[in-house]
Parts: sequence; C-alpha cells; structure tokens
Amino acid sequence: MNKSMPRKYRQVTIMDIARETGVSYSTVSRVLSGFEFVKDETRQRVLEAARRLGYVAHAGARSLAGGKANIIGLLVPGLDNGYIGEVARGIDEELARASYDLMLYTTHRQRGKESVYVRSIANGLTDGLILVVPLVTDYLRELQVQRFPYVLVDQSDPSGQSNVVDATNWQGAYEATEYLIKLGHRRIGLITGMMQIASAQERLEGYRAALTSYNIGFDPELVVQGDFWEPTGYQAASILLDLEHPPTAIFASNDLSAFGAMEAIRERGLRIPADISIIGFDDIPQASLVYPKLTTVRQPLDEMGRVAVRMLLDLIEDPDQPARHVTLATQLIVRDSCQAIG
Amino acid sequence: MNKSMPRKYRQVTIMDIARETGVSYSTVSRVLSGFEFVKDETRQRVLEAARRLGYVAHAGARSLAGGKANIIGLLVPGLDNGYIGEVARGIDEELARASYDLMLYTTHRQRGKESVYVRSIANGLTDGLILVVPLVTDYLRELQVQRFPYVLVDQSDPSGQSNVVDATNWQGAYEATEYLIKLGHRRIGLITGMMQIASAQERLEGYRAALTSYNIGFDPELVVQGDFWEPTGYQAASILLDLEHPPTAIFASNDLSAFGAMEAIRERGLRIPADISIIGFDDIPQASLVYPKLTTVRQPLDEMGRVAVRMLLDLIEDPDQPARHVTLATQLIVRDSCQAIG
DNA sequence: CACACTTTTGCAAACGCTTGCAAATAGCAT
DNA sequence: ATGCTATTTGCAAGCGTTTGCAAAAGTGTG
Repeated sequence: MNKSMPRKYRQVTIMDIARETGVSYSTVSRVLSGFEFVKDETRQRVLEAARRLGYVAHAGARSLAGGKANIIGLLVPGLDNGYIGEVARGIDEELARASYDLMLYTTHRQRGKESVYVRSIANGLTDGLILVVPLVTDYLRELQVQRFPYVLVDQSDPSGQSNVVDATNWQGAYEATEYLIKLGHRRIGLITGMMQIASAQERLEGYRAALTSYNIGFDPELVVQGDFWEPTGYQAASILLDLEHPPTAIFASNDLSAFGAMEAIRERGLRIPADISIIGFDDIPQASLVYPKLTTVRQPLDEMGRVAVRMLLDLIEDPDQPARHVTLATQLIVRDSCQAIG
Repeated sequence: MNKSMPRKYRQVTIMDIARETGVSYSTVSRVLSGFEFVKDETRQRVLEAARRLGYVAHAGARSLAGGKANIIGLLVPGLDNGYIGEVARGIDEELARASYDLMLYTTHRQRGKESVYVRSIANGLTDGLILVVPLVTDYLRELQVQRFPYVLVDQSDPSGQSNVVDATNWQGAYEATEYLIKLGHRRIGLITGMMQIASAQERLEGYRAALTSYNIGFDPELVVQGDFWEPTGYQAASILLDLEHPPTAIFASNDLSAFGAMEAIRERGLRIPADISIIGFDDIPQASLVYPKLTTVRQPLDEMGRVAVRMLLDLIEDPDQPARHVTLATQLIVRDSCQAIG
C-alpha cells in the first residue's frame, strides 16, 4: 500500500535497552522475563532503562521464542447473560494482578468444528484457557492431547481429568427448596436447566432431596424442563400455572428463567409473592434490580473466576499437577419474592 | 522444570504444508495470507493440504513478521453493565465473520499510566483497537502518534481526528422528553450522566430543547447530576422526590440510573407509572426485565459494535483514510413505565 | 599465585511467518 | 528456435524473544 512510511511505529526492543545499558540483549531478556542469575546491580540498571524507554514486550515474539505470552484465553458462549459477565469480571481482576492479558473467544463461532477452533486457540498466543461453556466434552480431548493447561468453570468433566471450579449446586438447591418448604409450601414447581449440564442435574437432585427430607411426595408434573434462558422460563412457568393444581411456589434453576417465570406469573394477574413465591439461582446483578427483588441462591461468580485464574496460573507453572476440583459455597439470599403461605 | 517432554505440542507450520505439497514455504505463505499471484491449481493444493493437516496460523509469528495478527483489541471499563455487553456482542459477531479474534482490555487496570497501557496494547498483537471508554482523551494521543488504527464507540473526540460511531443522543433525549410532555407532564426531572462525557451533555441539551419547544420553563432544580450508575440514580431520584414540587416524570440519562430511580420511587410508596412516570436511555436487556417494563430510548448497541468493527477493518486496510463519524438512530421504545398525567 | 569452582554474561540459533528480490517458467510473437 | 514480457515460484533475511552452551569474571583455598 503506502510504503513511504513505516508500517508500524518503531517499537522499543530489548536491543535498545541492551544498547542503553551496555549489557547484552540476552541479559536484558533474562531480567525482563524470569529472574535467572543476574547481578543485582545489572538488573536494576536494565529495569530502570526499560522503564525510561517505555519498553513493552512483544507478546508474539515471546510466545514464538518459546516463552510465555502472558495471555490467557476465555471461552464463553456469549456475553449477554449477566452470569458470564460476573465470572469474567473476576477473571479479569485476578489476571490484572498477574499482568496477564485476556483473549475472549465465543463458541457461537464454530458450529460443529469446535476441535479446530480450540486448536487454534491453544495454538500460539494463549498460555492457558478457561472454559465457561456448557457441553464441554468435545473440546476436552483436543486440549488434553496437546497437554494444554485449561480449567473448567461451573462445568464438570465426567472423566475427572480436568481442573474445575464450581459451586455447591446440590446444596444450594436443597436449601432453596427447604426454605420454600419452611415457608409452608407443599406444591413447589421446578424449572430445570439444560439437563445435559451437570449443574442442572445437581440442582434437580437437591430439589428432590429436600422434598424427600420433608416427606413431600415428588410430583413429576411439577418439574418442567427449561434451558437456563428467560423465554423458556416463561413457557415453563406457564405450563406450571396451567396445571390443575398449580404450585404455590416455583424454584427456577437460574435467575434468568426466574425472570421469565415472573413475567408469566404477572401476566396471569397473580402477585409475587402474595399469590405465588419464586426463587432463583445464581444471583446475577439483575436479581436485585427486578421487582420484586428476587430471592435466590448466590453463586460467588466473580470468586469462581478468580479461583479459576489462580488454578490456571498454577497449572501453567507446573502442567503436571494432578487435576484439582474446587467447589465454592453457595448462599441463600433472601429478598422479596417469597412469602409464607397464607 | 520438566524438560523431558516438549514444552508445547508440535504445531503444524507452513513448512509442513510446503513439504506435503511440494511447493516452497513462501508460496504457502502467500496463499495462506493475502492472495498474491499464485497459480490457481497450486492454491487449491495448498489449501487442501492446510485443511487436511489442520493448520492454524501462529498469530504471534504473523504479527512479528510484519503481517496482520487478525486480532483486534477492545478497551472497556468493565463487563458489568449490560451496555457494554451488547456492544461487545455486536463486535464479536462482526469480527467472527472476518475471522478476527478479540483481545479484551479493561481500563481499571492502569490508574494513571494509561499511555503505557495503551502502548502495550497497540504494540504487538492487535491490528486495531476499539474503545468504548469514557474520558478517552488521555489514550488518544499515544494512539495517534503511533498511527495506530482505532475507533471510538459512543464517545467523541473533540479534535475530530478520530473515527467514531455513536447514536443520536440529542434527538433521542428530545423525543423522550417530548413524549413525556405529550403525556401531559410539565415538571420533568432529569438525571444526567457523567457530564464530562459528550453523550451526557447531548442528552441534557435534547431535554432542554424539548422543553423550550413546548414553552416549558427550564427549572435547574429539576436536573440533578448522575453518573450513569444505579446507586447515583437512586440518590438523584431521592433528591428530586424530596423537592417541594417534585416532578411528575423523570428522564434518566441511562437505564441503569433509571433502575436506581425506580427503586427510590418505590421506596417512597409511589407507584410507577400511576404516580410518577420514568423513562430511560439505552435499552439494555434488563430494561424489559424490570417491573414495570421500562420505557426507554433505544441505542442500537450491538449495531454500533458491528459498525465499529467494519470501520476499524477498513481503517486497517487503509490507515490513511480521513476520519469518519457514523451516527446511528435512536428509537423511542414505549413500554410500561410512563403514563399520561392524571 | 595457581586451581577449581561458582556466578554472570554473551553468542548464536531457533521460533513461524512475511516479503523484497531474483530466478524460473510460461506465453506469445517473431 | 529466439527474444521478450508476464506470471509464478523460491531463497534469504528479518521481525523480537528465549535459551543452551561456552566464555568471562569472581571467590575461595591451598
């Protein structure tokens, strides 16, 4: 195109620093990357020059040469659901402390060729990968054969080979249901999540367990399948409300579907919580924004992100660690959407 | 560490493809990057081999060698406000079509050393940058001296040197206010945004203009400064409601502060919209989730992201284009939070 | 002061790719 | 065939780093 001007602004390289300080570029490299054996005085001089010159490493060159790029990848389905946003926030914060950068990948890109996609992520720039994706199994093999560091968030790998951080789904669902029961509810509807996902199953189990504990019969009619999204929550709630004996309370497997359910409830002219109670799961930021404020089970989403980062960084340090599984505690957050039965 | 095993899974390189097809690596490179003059049959053979071998380019090497990395950077304050999420979605979608990847940067990282931060972004990997940041001026100089391609979203550069995409803020605010006026409201409160930001000012101007058009006096008491965040919206609304002659309607400069205002209103036992109307700006996804559903001015956030990407890609193609400024239309979305005055 | 270490430093090669330049090949008119 | 031009290809250098290996400086010891 236009070759009269430099394609790119001339970068400050380790060569420049070397020239400035009179040491060799390898020495500069050593102080700038890890800390090998270099005399303290030299190190200071180099560091000072680097700062003065405004040096910033070229991540590509680093990674090419076999070093770390200081970049990790985050693979998510999309940014549009609050849930991911919170996790991402935690990730970003923790990454910042370690001076890592973030590459964001979304799954909707590939449609059936995930392994190529994942390969392209693992290849090259990123030092590790955090996956916050449902239905993760397809990706995993590729990652494992490459021995590429990754951690799963809120997802479980049946093979147990993966590092994962999740929350006490069973427990949380148990508590939510128990809370409803203690408020006097006996007919409690459940809107499930995508049942292929472990957390959805665990929440269903928790719900059943609570019923059992309190000697309430399990009525299949009262559980309708959802998919963690709002529209389906709406439909699911509609089904529940149209039952001959509709529930007096609904437990939605996540907040988004609870919102959908609230809408369906209101449309029928019912009041929340006077006529029907509703409880969600996740505690995304919107939960306290809706009216009435949603009672829900809080997952420490940002903390999950932070923990994931720490695990990943550890893993990058030492790829041969045995896989860890960290489970963070959920917590019942009582707000305004539930009420003792009249 | 452990040097007995390869640090990284051996990658498929252009050399492998060259070997496979019997052409030289430069030829392979040529077909794989741009399309220089290469015989069609050769191109096909190379492409086929690349696919078969599962080749994926090493972005770092590319960028190092002076080519494009096919990565663009996105600089945002954070992911936690719905607004950004929508823009990011548009960006991601459009990027996907062009096979670009996304690096995500957040501003909270730097505190006072933004120029180094920006340099480190511009340096190396990314081919261009999209900024969705308030108070952008600090960054701009660095970017400009580097002649680094960037575009501003929903932000304006007073110098007019920048490519920017935004929305009709003045117009939108005018229409929102006019809508309230036509509903019979005469005392209309305004919760502003951060006034250092152009869009906040434009919205204020639009509000004033509408009042003027309808011969309603501007009462300074009725405009209170906000910052686009929910808590401040709450406070601002409180001030408004405590006025001797409180407004009968409130125009919040964005949805988030409208949510805060709604909370304040409800806390005082007032009903929306029966006792007081409220209108927002942005139409983030939550707007239709809250109760009552928020009437608001829609910014086509995802489209703004998409347009920004297209502009940026153009700009990367030809950095010497004159700066463009694209303004997308806003649209009044009538929902349930406004009502004609009693 | 020589000797054997130990700590620091420097050189060179390599990482995967792009690209200027020159060489090879093809196409076509003589 | 012979030249000439237009199209295609290959070679080599270089992008900014890291790192193995060897050389250079220090440190102690006898």
